[in-house]
Amino acid sequence: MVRVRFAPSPTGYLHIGGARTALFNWLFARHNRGKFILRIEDTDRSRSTEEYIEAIIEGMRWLRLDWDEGPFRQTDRFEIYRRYVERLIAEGKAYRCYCTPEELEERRKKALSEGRTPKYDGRCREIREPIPDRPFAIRFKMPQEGQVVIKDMIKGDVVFENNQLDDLIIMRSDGTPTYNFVVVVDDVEMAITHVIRGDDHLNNTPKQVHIYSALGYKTPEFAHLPMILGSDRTRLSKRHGATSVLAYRDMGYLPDALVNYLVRLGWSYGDQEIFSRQELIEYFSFENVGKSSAIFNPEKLLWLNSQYMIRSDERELSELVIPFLIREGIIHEGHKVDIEWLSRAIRTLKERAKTLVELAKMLRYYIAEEVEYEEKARDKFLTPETLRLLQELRYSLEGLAEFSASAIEDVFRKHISRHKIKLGQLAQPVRVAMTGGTESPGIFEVLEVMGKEKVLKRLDRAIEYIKGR
RNA sequence: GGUCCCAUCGUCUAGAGGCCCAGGACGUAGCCCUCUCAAGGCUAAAACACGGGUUCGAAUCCCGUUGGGACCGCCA
Repeated sequence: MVRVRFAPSPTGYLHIGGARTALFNWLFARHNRGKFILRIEDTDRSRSTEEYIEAIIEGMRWLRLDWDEGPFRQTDRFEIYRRYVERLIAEGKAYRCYCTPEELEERRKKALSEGRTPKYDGRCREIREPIPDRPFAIRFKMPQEGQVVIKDMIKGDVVFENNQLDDLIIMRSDGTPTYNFVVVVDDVEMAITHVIRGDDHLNNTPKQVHIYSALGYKTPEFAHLPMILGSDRTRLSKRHGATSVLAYRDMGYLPDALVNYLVRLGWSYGDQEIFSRQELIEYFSFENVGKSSAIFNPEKLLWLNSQYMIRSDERELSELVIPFLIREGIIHEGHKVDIEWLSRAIRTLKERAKTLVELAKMLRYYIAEEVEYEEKARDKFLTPETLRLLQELRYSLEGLAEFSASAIEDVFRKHISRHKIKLGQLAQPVRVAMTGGTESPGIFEVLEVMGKEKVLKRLDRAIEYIKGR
């Protein structure tokens, strides 16, 4: 049974890189009908916050990456770690270190300034009896001879020389355990079979492998995912723009589009670009995961989002766009929305809007009482020459029994052939009258969606405007 | 600096020794469609980092060089 976990530390929001790690874990679990576990790595109490824990969970929910066990919190499990630490001490595999952080820092600086690699010298290894009344940390005795081979599902075999590894601190002087240790204990306790994480952890892996052996457990399989980089090829971070997953939600992206984008960063399936969740689960495999890092490209994400908008059901989009309509001030909180009508409006717009934010903005002219004319559009199209045209059209439309796009089109066609003009010469002024601007869906559908009453009202207003020019 | 990882169009990638004077997608440019804007269709420019091997044959295997990245905490 495959058991994997996503183990974020709540020292920030769920970001793009973390989300992709979570996603690959989730896909691997679902593909293999295994379990996906969520574990919060909050052993650093000074930097972890409740707010971040909430935000990470919210991000996971939004992306619909559901987990089967957890969220577990390491701060609830300190007793467990203490037991393992004591065992290692009793077995002589760990020892008390009385060096102070200040001393350590000083030695590190000295090593660096002399061009040496900083490494703990192991001086406290030899202390036999505990020194009373002196604070101490616990260090793990790292083997200093031989090598470790990490068999990685993505990178292949990676070899490390043991003499490069330090005796790392597994428990701080305040009694709290550290990352490289708790990770191993938890992965053992939670029976994790595959550790899938960013390749920034690859250098930690040999240390962890030695902890597994010291504890007497078999190592899990490893898969180290290549990093996601910003446009300057450094690790993706705030200065590259939005990196929080929830920021993309707020910018009007669809979670499935983000998931699709993220999965294609490093994974491929022939030439296919767009995948349903079902396909993703079915096709996912580490065989098709690349080894090299990838640059986050917001333009491709935007394109994917527009593709997902086009393919989305209008009723679904209706529900999703409402918060954005409120945020744009187009409707008020608690406003009763006619979903049926909104869906029809969205049908005309969804292939034009790349995000829910854009969709909300485009809906303004359908929903608002009045439109505001864009200056250029108004000056160009609401001219005295069009006055008669608009007046005649207005009366023909008023007489229409069935206010449908095709009936409206018939009316337009009659008018343009009578006046021997091109459709654009009539459509553009009408478009400005209806939307205030020069860009919109097909004019007949716009009128149908808007409804006779609003159409007549807006034509009247345009006519009045021209008269008053 | 040390350790480790990586290297195909600007970007994401296909490529498992001959199917490749390298395919798809985003972006860019042009054309078509057209009531505007999109969407869609067609076309174009655009890459195997470099140098050595191995082989009848290398984008693919090996070595080196160069370049990029990550990590080197009583952070995770």
